[in-house]
Amino acid sequence: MSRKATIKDIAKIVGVTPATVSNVLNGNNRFSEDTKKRILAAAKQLNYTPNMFARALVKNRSYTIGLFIPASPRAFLDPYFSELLRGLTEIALEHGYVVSIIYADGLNETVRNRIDGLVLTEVKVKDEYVSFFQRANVPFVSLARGAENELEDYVVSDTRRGLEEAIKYLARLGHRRIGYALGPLAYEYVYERYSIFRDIQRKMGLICEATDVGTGENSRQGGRMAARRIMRAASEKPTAILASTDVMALGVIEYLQSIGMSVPEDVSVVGFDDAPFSRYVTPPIATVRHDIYQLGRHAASMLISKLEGRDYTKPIILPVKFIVRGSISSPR
Amino acid sequence: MSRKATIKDIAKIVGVTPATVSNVLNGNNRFSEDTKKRILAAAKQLNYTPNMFARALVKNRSYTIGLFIPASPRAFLDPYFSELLRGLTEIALEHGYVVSIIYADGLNETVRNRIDGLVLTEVKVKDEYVSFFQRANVPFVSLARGAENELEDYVVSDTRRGLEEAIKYLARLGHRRIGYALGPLAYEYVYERYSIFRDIQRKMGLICEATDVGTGENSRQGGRMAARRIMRAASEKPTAILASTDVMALGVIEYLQSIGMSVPEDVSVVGFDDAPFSRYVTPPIATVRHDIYQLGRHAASMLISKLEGRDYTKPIILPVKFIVRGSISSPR
DNA sequence: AATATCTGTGAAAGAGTTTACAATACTTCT
DNA sequence: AGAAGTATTGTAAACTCTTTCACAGATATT
Repeated sequence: MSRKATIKDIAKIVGVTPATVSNVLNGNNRFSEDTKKRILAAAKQLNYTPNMFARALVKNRSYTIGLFIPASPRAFLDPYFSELLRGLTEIALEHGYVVSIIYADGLNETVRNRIDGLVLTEVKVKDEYVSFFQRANVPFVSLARGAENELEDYVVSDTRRGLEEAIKYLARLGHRRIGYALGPLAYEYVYERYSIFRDIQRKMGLICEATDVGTGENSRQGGRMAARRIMRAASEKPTAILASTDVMALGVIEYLQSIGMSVPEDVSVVGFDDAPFSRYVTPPIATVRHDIYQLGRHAASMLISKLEGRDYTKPIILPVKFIVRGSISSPR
Repeated sequence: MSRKATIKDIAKIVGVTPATVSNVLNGNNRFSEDTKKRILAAAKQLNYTPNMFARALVKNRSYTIGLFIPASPRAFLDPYFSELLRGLTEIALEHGYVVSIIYADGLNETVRNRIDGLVLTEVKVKDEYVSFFQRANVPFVSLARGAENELEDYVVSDTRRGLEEAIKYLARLGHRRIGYALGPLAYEYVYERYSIFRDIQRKMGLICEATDVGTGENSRQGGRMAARRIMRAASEKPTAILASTDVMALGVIEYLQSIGMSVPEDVSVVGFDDAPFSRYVTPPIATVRHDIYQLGRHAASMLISKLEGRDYTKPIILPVKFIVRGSISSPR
């Protein structure tokens, strides 16, 4: 129960000054082999671990990164945060960093000063927090392109590729009229998915009606509402509907079934995310799979490189995969 | 962009020593009203916030608490961690603390020294981590009773009450033979739910067959397997099945439906947790609802009280509620 | 003898907390 | 009135542990 060993203890044992110990322990090589060996041995013997508080004070670094979460959380059905955290934490720990959760409403100077940098998620198209962190000079990495804020350091999934695969697949099946169940457009991931969808649709010359509507809510309820509007509004009904997320796709399917239509016979449905439940529901939801865990790992890695002044490739765009499941088929 | 204000800056402006500033800022009352006012004013004017690194060094406290997560995560369908984190973080921030995620495989001395205390979840009946933290004198609060380890500081849901309500409800409907779909018994929450179930069953004189089996896996698959074994093993089939978790209940229902039985007409099914999906599936799952978010809030509160040497009530047992849904009815 | 090369040191810096003590003012008592 | 005691208000200096960098002394090279 004696107090923890410090570099002074090591210095005393070895017969050098703390400065020498510090230098050796930090990999400074300009000391005699003998000294180095004895210092390392003493450190091990005393079971020395550096006092991170002292180090933080002198280096003005906490070796803590934050996962910044705006007030509004994702749908609870979605294990997005669990996976993201796991990825972030794994890489962080490998580099001696720790991950803290920072909710927007708990962010103040006292908290901010204890964080070396942030990973931003749930970024909006025009995001006040992003601008704030830019102005405040807080190092961060974003999990969205943040076009409006001209970001460079971001990690995202290859949405375009995924949607291209999905839409081409549908087109090959014979679909021409494809609707879109929109989530909350303020969020960049929703906006990006949608605008890419429109872009691809246009380029492929697919009929494009006003069949893209939504309540702006990423939930089953939101999906149901969107589907209802789509099926009511369009003069020619779409034969397939893409949804912003799997959660919404679930709602879309529910609505369609509730009005006596069958999926995929009457309407094909495609989601995005490959949420865990997607393969289990009836019918299983075809979707664009991306890897949140890897997103987390790369984000942590990029942020730490940035913090430590190392070079890193940016941006990072991770591969996705279109997963064919029972919710799609040829149109009738 | 000038450097952050320190107590020295305040001291200079006010014309006192840093010691005085420190004392006043920490609520030490033995100074003249005038001095206090001027120090507070200067602090505000300079936009002073304490340097947590310096404070951490001198007080040997990081004002960080950890959520300790053993390697094996809960089923991903279960937003347990998101809710828990939210509760923990809210309270922590109110007290100037920050929450970090600590995965078991990333725990080492360097990390541990940066954490004032831990909240333990996914505790096992006989938990090596618990014993370790006890021996190492790490302050912690557990989200399970930890009977084997004789814990006192824990926050749990009133499992007994919830199961009593559930079983009495079933009994009133006329059920006598009730099976149990078991999850991984090594986990205390699984063990506790099961042993309380057995106890209540015995006390109520309900027929108790060898209809409690499981694969030891908390998943849909685990639920399916458990249901299959239950329906195959029992000489007299149960008319109702309780499951360790809603996730498993889902699997139980799937299996029953897959062999042509209908829920609840042929067999009633009851879950535990009130997971978000439970109300949406067909049939909606009757379940014992408990409040993970509140568990988190109380756990954080208890841990911080403990860290700061304040009194606190222990243990804390939070109320639960049996939610009646479509998955139960009178037996045929 | 002058210059390089090795090894290691000293001292400051980083920002706050803590405690014993000092200086002054005010009571109280005889 | 003078001595003694007590509040009141503030200070000085030590302490927490590590990092950093200009410098020093010793040895080796040319």
